[in-house]
Amino acid sequence: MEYNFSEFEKKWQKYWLDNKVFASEADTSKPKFYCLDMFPYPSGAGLHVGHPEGYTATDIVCRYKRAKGFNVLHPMGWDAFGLPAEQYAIQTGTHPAITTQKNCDTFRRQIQSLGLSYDWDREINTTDPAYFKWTQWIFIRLYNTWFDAELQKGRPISELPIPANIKQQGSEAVTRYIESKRLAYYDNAQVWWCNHCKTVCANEEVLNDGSHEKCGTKEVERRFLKQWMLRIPLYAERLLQGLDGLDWPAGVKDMQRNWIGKSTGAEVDFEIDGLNKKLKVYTTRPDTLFGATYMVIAPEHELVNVITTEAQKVDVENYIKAAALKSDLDRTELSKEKTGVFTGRYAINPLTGKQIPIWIADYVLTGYGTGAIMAVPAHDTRDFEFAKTFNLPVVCILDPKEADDTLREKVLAGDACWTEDGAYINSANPVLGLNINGMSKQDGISTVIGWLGDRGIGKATVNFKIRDWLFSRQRYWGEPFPIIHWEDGEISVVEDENLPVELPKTDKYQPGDSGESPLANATEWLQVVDKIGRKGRRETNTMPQWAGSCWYYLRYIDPKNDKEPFSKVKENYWMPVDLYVGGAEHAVLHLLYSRFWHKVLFDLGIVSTDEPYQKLYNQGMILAFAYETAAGSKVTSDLVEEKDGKYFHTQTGEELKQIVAKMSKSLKNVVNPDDVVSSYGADSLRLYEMFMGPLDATKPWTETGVKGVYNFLKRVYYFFADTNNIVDGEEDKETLKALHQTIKKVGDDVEDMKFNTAISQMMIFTNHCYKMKKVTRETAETFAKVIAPFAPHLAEELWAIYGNEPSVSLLPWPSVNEKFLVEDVFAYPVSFNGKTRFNLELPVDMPVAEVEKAALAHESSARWMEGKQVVKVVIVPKKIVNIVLK
RNA sequence: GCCCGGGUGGCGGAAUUGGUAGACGCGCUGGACUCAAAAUCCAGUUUCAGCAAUGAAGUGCGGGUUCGAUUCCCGCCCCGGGUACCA
Repeated sequence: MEYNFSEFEKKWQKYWLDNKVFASEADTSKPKFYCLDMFPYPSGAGLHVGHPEGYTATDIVCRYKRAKGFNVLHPMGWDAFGLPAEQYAIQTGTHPAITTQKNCDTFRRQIQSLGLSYDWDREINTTDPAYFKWTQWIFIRLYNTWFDAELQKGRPISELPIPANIKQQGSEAVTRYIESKRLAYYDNAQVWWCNHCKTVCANEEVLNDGSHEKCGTKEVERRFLKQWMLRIPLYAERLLQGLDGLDWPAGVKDMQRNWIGKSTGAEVDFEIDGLNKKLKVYTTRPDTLFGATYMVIAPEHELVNVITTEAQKVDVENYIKAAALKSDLDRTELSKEKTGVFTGRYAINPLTGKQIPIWIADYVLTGYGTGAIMAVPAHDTRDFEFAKTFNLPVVCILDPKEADDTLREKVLAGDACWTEDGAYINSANPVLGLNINGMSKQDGISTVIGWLGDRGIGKATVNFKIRDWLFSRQRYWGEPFPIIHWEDGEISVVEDENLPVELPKTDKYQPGDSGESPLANATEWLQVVDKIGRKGRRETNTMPQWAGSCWYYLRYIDPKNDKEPFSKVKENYWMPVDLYVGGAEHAVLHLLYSRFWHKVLFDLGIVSTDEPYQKLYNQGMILAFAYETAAGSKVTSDLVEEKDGKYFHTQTGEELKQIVAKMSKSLKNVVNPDDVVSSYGADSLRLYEMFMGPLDATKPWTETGVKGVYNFLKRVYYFFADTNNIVDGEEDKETLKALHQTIKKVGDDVEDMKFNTAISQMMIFTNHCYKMKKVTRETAETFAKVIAPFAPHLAEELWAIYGNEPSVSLLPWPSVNEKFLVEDVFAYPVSFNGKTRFNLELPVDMPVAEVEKAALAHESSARWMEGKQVVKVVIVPKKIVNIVLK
């Protein structure tokens, strides 16, 4: 009676697949549960043990939810556009579609070997023209939508009101106006360019150490190129508000809020001395305007040339040239030293009437606010540093009452910067009738804004950090844009009925250095002529990898529909996604982009929910042990041997330190799921990944840990598959209690995604059964149902051994009978001054007064109370007895 | 710097409306079975002292609240992640 997992696991996987056991259809008579995994990029390396972690968790939830009567949608697919397949094509000439197909096949085989209950009829692939046809279709919807700020809603471009003054200027101006409102637009943009990948990348893909997220090299630089951009900032407020109603990890919500970066403040116009121009700044602290002693504009500010005086021209030009050569990275990383140059001109502080110098400095960013600031050096660290560097005046207007005397004096004298709250000083101008001295910060801000507003030189404003989303790449292996550029300059979208625009056949995948996509070489595909003979050129950029993953959860709902992206009726039934599980690395980008698209589709009436993902859960990373020498150099795992809990180098004998690190080829500590499945079985792999610790924790992989759960599964099999242990008749009372505790604990824990403790409860139950030596058939069958979501192959096998028809996976979850859980006695821990001394078993319904009597009268109490006085006795029924002595 | 997490035995980790710290598993120790080994089963296993009964200490560090703190409050230290001149 061997635990012959390899035999029966294959058998049941085949059974599930052949009988489409987990296929689901929209069925309004049942409650639905849409459970989604972040679909993988099918890399050539195959599945990693990190993948099955999230997949197993969702699989357990899905199997449990089915047993609880839900109609479960649980699909899987491939996010298969992307660079590696294309790099491989450049090196070998193999078409990316072929590589992709092969990788998908590997991934599918590996995933199926884990017994995951996906509905494989819904498998999708972002590179399939039948799929990306609809990605293009959605892009066209974005292109044809504008955002009505008043209604806070996207609307069809045909409904865009054209202002009279624009109309007067003629059709070209109208077109330009419309272009300026579309959610997708084509424009010259200063973009990050990766010399290694030969493509642009989004701001978000450039990490703050200056490396490109995709390839890891630091070969990124700034370039101006014609690019497709999406106006995601228009949805900033909606994206922010929407977070409130979502059941997401607080950290992810914080990161998104941070990324959106809402700030409230005011715009203020400053008169420029000697020019009939105003300089507009954005500030979050208009109440500190009295302390503004100079101004700074970004080197790219549009008024730089106008403002700069003849005398300063050379200096300014040199500075701007130098600033342009610096990447954003240099600008920020070398932030210790502030740089800048005087323009030679002054602005007028509207509250003090004083002339304040206008400087140019690259610590002011062109893309945020108005690209110009009023500097309040006394109360802003950056302004203070700059003022000290260039000897500019510092006027304190907030008396730091909380600071210690030395610091306070320095702040008041302008020798230190104070960024906390304080009491206004020097903040009145009787001539103007403005005085905020003595006011609270809140009143100060609103008073100044009110004053500025009355005079038409300022108003309250909201600003966001989030920028337009760079949405094109100069690569081959991505969705082509359904766009044609005509020779007369017009841009038009491909008609819906002509979608998809497929990728041209080519054998040149190498992108050009100039920012030309490989598609530009596909002459035949490239050239188009319309009905009236006008010549056009197809868009040669392709979409970024985010595109396909922005809406895949919608396609799963109706994956074979060739008339529309999905049926509205089905969408209405299945959406939103009830549980979405994936890695935290997608906390901002994928999840924000996807929410943005979804909101546009919602505004257009294409989807029925405002948000796509109701509950989000991030599984933690699975790491591995690695070894390093005292000097800190890494040693590959094959050169390490263990002796008495210590680790040594097999060749040098040097003692090594065990550390936890990411699995990597270079450390030779990568675990391949295929190996685990063949040595211990899929159920062991599933169970171990769930037993390692909380799902959201990062935790190291250990082989002995796998053996531990493998051992448990063997124990389950040996006991429950041995019909000698399975008897008829009445079940033992303790066993019934243990069983029902287990049903309850496992059910509750699955609902809470606490799989590790659910497994531990099943181990406790199994240990109990070993002690009892036998259980009834009913108990055994019930336990098979309980373990089924975790170890489905084993559960099916046991179910069959008991002579039942498959499948145990389709049976209802056993109900908890509370009557078996009732305790009639409780072992009170009796403590003296908080230290537990002994246990006292008493009936649970014993009145408090009698519990006290019993505790004090107990023989063991005497030695603790000897020579002391009982001050009081604390009794919490069914919890504790604490006797306080003096 | 700022924003999130997190620090519990030799190891992974349990336990928080404040109520027996260390569930469960690994490892280790001992025993049973065996000619022997593997496999399996049984028992023990926070540390220190003790033959033992038992006692003392103990959840990153220092204070505090409480009959009682891993859990709450104040002040620190360390680790992981995110973010960074956003005015």
